[in-house]
Amino acid sequence: MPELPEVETVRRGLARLVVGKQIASVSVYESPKSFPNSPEDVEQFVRGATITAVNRRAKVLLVSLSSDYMFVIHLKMTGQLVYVGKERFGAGHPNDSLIGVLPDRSTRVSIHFSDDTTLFFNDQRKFGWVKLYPTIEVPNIDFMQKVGPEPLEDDFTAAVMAGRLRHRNNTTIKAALLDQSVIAGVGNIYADESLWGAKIHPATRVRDVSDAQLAVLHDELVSVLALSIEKGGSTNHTYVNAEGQRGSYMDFARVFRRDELACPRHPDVLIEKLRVAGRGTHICPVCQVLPTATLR
DNA sequence: CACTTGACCTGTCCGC
DNA sequence: TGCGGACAGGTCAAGT
Repeated sequence: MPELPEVETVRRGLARLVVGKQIASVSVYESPKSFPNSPEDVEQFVRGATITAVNRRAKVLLVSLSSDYMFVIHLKMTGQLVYVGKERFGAGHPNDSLIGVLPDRSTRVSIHFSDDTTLFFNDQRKFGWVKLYPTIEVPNIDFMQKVGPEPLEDDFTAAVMAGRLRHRNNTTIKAALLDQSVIAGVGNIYADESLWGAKIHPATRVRDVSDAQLAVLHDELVSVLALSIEKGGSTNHTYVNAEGQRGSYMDFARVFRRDELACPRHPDVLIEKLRVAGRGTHICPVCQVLPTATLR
């Protein structure tokens, strides 16, 4: 999915909708990959507990329980967390919803609350997961140990970003941006969008990007992530927020999935699609040119 | 270590 | 209409 802005949008929705709710039961439709914990764990550490907070680190959601356990959730490519009140989705639901009546065939887990409302974890491709950990152990999870800084925190300066990217001088700037141990939360959409903003070709070796260009890239990345959160994230295919609604950032995208359309800076130049770091990549061939050093 | 590639899944779209 | 292949917001475990 779901990159930083989408996960943050889900987080904000859940913080509003489920904090304070008491968990009555958990249904697991697909295990062990989507939900590796045992029914005994659920009985002991989840049933009867209250949700006390919903936080985010990189693309991971952290749902705190009053039992001092935590749901750690990764939506990967197609995961959704959708809260449904007493009235089911489907007929009569807001028209920007992509969700029909739940559970559906993509539902992997559902959490039923004592007020008869439900939080559904849906995931078409089954890459995502929900894992239960003792809260005290979460900082020791391998991912938490190696994940990079949050790009929207105040201390994420251009110098911090450049310092981290310089450790990956021998790979492409796009691969470095996508590396969660370098910067937290950047995925394919916002890598392409920020590189277009900074006029850097995604296949440029990091060592061939100047410090001045990295400073521009920093500002572009921070502003595009903030704008996307403001727009409720990007709905490319399956992403929805905690109420089943789409995000609108794709209406503001400059290059992502805009191949064969005009570059916003060059009305007569078409966006091209290529493959960089194994991912579909969108560029303006005039704004974003590979430096000769990288070409060698 | 740093880096690249394929695998994990299901669904959709496109060409034959 | 059906079939095969490529591709899709993300990581991982392997390989070099």
